[in-house]
Amino acid sequence: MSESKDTQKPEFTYEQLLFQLLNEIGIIHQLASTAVDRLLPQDLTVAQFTLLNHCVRMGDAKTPAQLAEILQVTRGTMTSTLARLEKKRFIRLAPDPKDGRAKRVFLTHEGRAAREDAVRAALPLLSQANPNIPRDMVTGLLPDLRVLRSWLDQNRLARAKPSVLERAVTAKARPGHPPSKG
Amino acid sequence: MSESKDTQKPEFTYEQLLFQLLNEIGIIHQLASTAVDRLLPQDLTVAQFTLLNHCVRMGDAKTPAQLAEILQVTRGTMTSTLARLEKKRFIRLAPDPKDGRAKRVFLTHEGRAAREDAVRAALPLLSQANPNIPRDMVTGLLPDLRVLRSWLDQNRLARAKPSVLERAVTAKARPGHPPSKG
DNA sequence: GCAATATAGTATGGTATCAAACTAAATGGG
DNA sequence: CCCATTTAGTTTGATACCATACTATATTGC
Repeated sequence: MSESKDTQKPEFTYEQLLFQLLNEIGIIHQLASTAVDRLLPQDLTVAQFTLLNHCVRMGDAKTPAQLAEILQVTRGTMTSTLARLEKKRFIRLAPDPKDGRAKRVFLTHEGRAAREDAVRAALPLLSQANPNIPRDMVTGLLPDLRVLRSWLDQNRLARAKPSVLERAVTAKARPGHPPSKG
Repeated sequence: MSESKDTQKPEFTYEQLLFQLLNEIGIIHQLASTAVDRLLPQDLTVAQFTLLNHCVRMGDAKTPAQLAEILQVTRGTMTSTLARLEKKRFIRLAPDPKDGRAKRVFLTHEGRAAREDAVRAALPLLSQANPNIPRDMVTGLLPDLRVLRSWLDQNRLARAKPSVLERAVTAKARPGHPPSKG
């Protein structure tokens, strides 16, 4: 069947291909977020815009912990981003009436306006991709990337919760890698 | 939200879809690099590994400027990464004999060894993806992502070389920090 | 009711990253 | 040959991000 076609003899292992994929994704992220950062109104970063955008589209009044979970950053990162947005008066942080530990994040009018400005500023770049990155390519990529994201999300190598037990284990079992194969 | 699941009906604009795509890519990058960071031997970050890996696979003796171009980071970032790798003795920086401004980056034996260790440490994660992220999915994604990367790379919004004209435009569009908040 | 544990959020320290400003060396037009 | 410009690399200051350690508030088990 296949000998003269030879478009892709398996010169790469599965792991090498996946590595290339993640590499490509990393560089795309790099280029895209730098480009968007340049377009955004000067006082808004991608991370900040992402948060405002989520609140506009999916509703506000969420807790920082929920937002961290949704946007896939740590709570420490979320604390920092929220503080910057609050300083600019783009959000408002209110205590949760039911839970004394928690806060709730609310958009301000300025926050909505800033998000609108940012959308207007960034849209031209996206539109500009149009002939070169056809719609079909985008819709073709999305489902598989969502599978990949989902897998990574669920296989987070479990450092999220280092239960006491595990903490004890890792604390002690740090003599380096097993020095020999066995 | 409209609930017709008609594939023909464009419930999303092209720009919205592309935005979703870039969003997905950003989160994948986030999850993957955090995961790899956790697996890597303690003294190596993803950025540092990426550089060592490039030198092993594509040859060393390049200048920092070339490496910055290849790995898609600024020269300032490259300066920082190289300094960290040099402090660990994983690379060696030598002056370029032909060009007094330039340096050349050379791998050390320790650098090669560290890269080998890192590959061994990270491979299991990649292998582990295998049933869920099938090889065909990976090979299917790669070409389109390369197109996307290439487009972003070529449409860098020209910040690399701020022509006098463009500089004037951006300068004018930036009256400074928000004037009202004292 | 209280102690153990879990959860919300913050603080700290470190790396990566960019933009912008800078130094030093090469190059090119008079 | 000299000065203007370009190019190589560094520095600085900012944001984003993570891991870890911490405080404060809930929740749970007894």
